[in-house]
Amino acid sequence: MGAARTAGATAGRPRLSGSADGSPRQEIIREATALFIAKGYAETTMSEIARSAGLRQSSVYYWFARKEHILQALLEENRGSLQMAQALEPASGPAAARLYSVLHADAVQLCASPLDFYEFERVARSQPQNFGAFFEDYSELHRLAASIIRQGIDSGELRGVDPESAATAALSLNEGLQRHYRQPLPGLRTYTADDISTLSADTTLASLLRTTEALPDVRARAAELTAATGATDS
Amino acid sequence: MGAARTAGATAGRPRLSGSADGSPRQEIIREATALFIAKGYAETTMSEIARSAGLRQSSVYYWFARKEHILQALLEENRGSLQMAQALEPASGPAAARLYSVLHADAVQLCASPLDFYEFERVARSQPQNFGAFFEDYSELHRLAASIIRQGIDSGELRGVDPESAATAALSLNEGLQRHYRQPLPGLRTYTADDISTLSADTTLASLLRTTEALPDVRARAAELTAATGATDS
DNA sequence: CGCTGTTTCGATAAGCTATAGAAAGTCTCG
DNA sequence: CGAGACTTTCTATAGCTTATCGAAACAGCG
Repeated sequence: MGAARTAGATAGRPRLSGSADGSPRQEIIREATALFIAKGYAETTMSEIARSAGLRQSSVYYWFARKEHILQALLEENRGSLQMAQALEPASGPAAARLYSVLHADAVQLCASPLDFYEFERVARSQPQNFGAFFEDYSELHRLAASIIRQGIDSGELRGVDPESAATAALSLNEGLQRHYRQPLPGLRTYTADDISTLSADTTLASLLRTTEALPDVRARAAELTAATGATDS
Repeated sequence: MGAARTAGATAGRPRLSGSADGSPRQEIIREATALFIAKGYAETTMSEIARSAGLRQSSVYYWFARKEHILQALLEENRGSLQMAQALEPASGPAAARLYSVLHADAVQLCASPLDFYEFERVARSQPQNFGAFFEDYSELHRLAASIIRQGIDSGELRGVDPESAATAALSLNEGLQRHYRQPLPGLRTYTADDISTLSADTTLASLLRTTEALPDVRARAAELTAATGATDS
């Protein structure tokens, strides 16, 4: 029941394979991330993570009592998708460009994340008590997107659709498309992360704009917003 | 190396728990399907399937040498998504309505399928040699959708987008949305299969149509096509 | 030098997929 | 009607996984 488990460099029984460079916890997360990227979460075993980090299989459980806790720690380091939405939802200016920015940023993050969105979701669903933050983040992003869409409808920029359904469709498109970036299906073209993000935001905005002639303008204004918001926060 | 393994009613060692009703193979598929629907593929064990079908765990391996083979058999019984696309791609008439029909039918099938699309894909990817049909079907559906989109662009109904990317986005939206039907995220609204299918087809067509005012008309014509094509084939 | 706290190890339980070989029937043919 | 072949199910077990338990090996401190 020790409360340490944070830095830990010299204390404790020495490892069979030399000693650790830095914090074992961070080292495990780093090695696990690399393996998750290469093979996916389900296909990566605790033995492999242990071997990469230089310990025995059971020793990993001293730092993470369950395999999902590694994923959870990894998730907490990868925040920041919401920031753009939280910054832009209450902002002034055309709603269409703000929505484009939010959707594009979300797609970029989904593609850059070490883990497939659906793999995250699968684990989160099996351990709802530990992954409450995941679901809260998601529903807040959904709420913010719906709010921006509602603003756009009120201002006349966007068609009179149901904002909630439209937000669901927009996020679903991001999630569905990130898959084609991560795991290109045989026989189909491959896409870069930027291809995917632009395709997704373009498609959603084209489906919502009253006239698609406004799309190039929206895209240009969104690029400005992204640059401005990304610069101030990071 | 017996070549039987098809009907098999009375031969062989009797089961501990009474005898089978019909073909053991079919019975296993049926029970497994119910379990897959209830718990998903990965969370269903061979022991559970065996118990439901009235045999011991290892006896299932007489009929299916690997767990994935049950899924494969299940997939082969669930064909028929392509039929609409194959019927409508070479058809005459407005491309927009044909595309709407195809996308709507695909979404309905994804929602009605016993297994989540992504779970199928995950298993198919791990056994590419056994699931070649899955990838072939997918890329043919993609090809047909892109072709219809191209026809729509040529005829002036649709905007001048890249047909391949647009088809990828359209199918991705279907796949992403079916997830929200199967596994509603906590805190978000739930949708019926028809909500999802209409939302998906509406969104894609709205993003592609030159003017969204044509959408109600496209939807109406698509309903006619769906009724006609579905009736002749089934 | 012994005591306490920290970290790692080895051994092992329980559950999973899959295999091997014996067992228990039916079927066929002389 | 009886011997052998064939079909189907069984028991037992190997090898993998996640996770737990208690002992072992070190540092620091009085």
